[in-house]
Amino acid sequence: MSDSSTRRPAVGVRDVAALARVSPTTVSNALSGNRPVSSSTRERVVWAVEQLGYRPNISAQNLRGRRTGLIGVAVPEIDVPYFAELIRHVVDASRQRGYTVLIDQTEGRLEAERFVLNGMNPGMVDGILFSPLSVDRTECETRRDRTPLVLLGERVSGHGVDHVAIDNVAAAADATNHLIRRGCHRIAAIGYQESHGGGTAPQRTQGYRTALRAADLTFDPVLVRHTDRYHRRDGEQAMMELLDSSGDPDAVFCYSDLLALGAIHALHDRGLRVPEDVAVIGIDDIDEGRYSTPTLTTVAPDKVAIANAAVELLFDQIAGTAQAPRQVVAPHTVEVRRSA
Amino acid sequence: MSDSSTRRPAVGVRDVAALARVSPTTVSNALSGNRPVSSSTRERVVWAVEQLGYRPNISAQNLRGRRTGLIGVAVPEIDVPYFAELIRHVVDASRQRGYTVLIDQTEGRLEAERFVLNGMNPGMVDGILFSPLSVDRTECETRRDRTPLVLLGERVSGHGVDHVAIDNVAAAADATNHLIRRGCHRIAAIGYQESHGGGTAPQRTQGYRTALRAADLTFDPVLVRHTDRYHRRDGEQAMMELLDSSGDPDAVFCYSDLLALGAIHALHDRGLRVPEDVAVIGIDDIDEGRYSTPTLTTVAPDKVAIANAAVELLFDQIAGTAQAPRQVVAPHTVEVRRSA
DNA sequence: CTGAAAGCGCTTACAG
DNA sequence: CTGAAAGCGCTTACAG
Repeated sequence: MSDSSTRRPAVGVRDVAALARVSPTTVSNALSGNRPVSSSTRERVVWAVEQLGYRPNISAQNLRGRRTGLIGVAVPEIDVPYFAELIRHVVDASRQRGYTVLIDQTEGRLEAERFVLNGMNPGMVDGILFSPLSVDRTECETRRDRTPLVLLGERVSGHGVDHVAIDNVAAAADATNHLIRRGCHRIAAIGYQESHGGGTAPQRTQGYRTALRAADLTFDPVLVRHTDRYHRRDGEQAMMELLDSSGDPDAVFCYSDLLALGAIHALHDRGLRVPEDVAVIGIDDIDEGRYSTPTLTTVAPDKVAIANAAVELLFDQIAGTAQAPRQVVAPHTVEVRRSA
Repeated sequence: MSDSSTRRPAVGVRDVAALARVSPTTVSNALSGNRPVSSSTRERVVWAVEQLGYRPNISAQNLRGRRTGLIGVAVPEIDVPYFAELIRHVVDASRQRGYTVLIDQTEGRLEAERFVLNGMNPGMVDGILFSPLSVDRTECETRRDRTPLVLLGERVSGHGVDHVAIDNVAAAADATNHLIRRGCHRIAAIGYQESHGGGTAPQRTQGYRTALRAADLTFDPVLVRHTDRYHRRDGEQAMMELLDSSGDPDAVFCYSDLLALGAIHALHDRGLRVPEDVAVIGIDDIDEGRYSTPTLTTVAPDKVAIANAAVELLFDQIAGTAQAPRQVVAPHTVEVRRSA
């Protein structure tokens, strides 16, 4: 049996110091650049480091320096394309600042989200990017933990915590208006949810209703479908219900691309054409929608801008240069493709 | 300007010990259960912990205990659905063992992959799950770093490193045979790559050729298309080339679902029907394929089994109970849907 | 069952 | 520019 878990005695600063004939202090300074070191000394240190294959122990640096070089990203599900794409940009933005990303998947569970709000494990991360689902705004704002925190995709009207999101009311109105301009007048909405602490769904419903009203279209509750989640299967099921109801929609505004893709699946199943019989628009602009049949018209949040803004806010907090809680509104555009 | 970055003096074991009127040792033992503690003492400790809101510092535990509670997962791109879905299962399996997952995105860059092979930063993770792209097998096997490592999706014939994968030769043969049984005889392949250190592509090509030969179908190089990556756009482009060539395929075996979805997009663009004009099959069984139009026939690797096996191998290494390098072959099945 | 002491590997005042 | 000392917060032998 090979004992692959044996940690070899790990070469430390002391070994490097001994070989380079300097003190550990000087090794540290030479490597970090925190204090000036004569070039000849530095050379010997570097030589010794290479000689020994020395690499500093992160945990020790963390303990001493009170930073981990890690930021936590907590999302409900990492295999939801929108989150996967967003995380990718977060990882890129973080790496540029020498930070590594640690993933936490909450699945929207209250307990898991409270753990996040409490800064995860003490000293585990320097800051957290958090996309909440179950926890309400009040809870976000009254938390006791002081770990730097930035909320993602949350309502842009709170005041206790930094957050970045698109203008969800405007985004929903833009989507609905696109359908109206297309000539649709029985416009359904899929993804409705009761307000519970400032989620995005109520804002989207608001934008939808506002756009209908502005166009003198009547709001028909039969056309508004609740879904628990925003997955393909939820969109499929809601669309089925819609078709089985007396609603007779000629268009559907879905609160996520996944919902929209599920809805299209249901429409095809029933032998209906998209967009001829029913036009479909989503929100998220995930890559999948560029290749679906038909391609998906959608509201595109600027994910790179969201990731960059979120990381920047977080690093301002970490650096201690943060101003009062800020809210960033990232831009969005309507991507017109074939489905609407 | 609010100074949100101020770390409050952080309550430590000593504070808890003082309040509970015991030694730090006892606090540690009471909390960890490493040594017996009288129940009355434990109660006082627990009370003090709650009173003070004490939570142990992870970095200090790491430094002392030589474990981090973190496992690193390195994949080329986390927003590729197959990886996102796999990581989800890895996160689930890891959490069950009290471990958190740290994500590294290599984008297939050689430098980034070598960093992974070197155990990332010393002391940063207890083990690594790695899906390599650029680095070759030899390099995986001759690495000097001793951080526990398990390879994902790699050829199942190496001997130096633990790895888990499906039987790619058989999977490709199964896919091709499915098309043959459907009556196709001009079967194209998309995703071909030169062998560079034991990737999966050559194995899939081998399975494809084996199946053709067994059915007395001639192998036509025109029908085999190379792609650099396995994204939707690569599949789309390869399919276009195929249609512009003299190949005249009646079916396509794609080396990933994303390639297949891109190919279907191209076929629809050219006004061809799937599967009537050209049948399409992929590999990966991503959720997207259950809702695409038409739904995607695919070879489904058991992702849960892969994640569980990988995590188990890794923890055996971490625990030091690992046997000689092992290779796990995860099961796969053909999921017949509409596209083939 | 409990405690005093040492030390994980590093960096930061402090002194020169 | 360089070094000796202290200490980040914890847990593990060691002793009782």
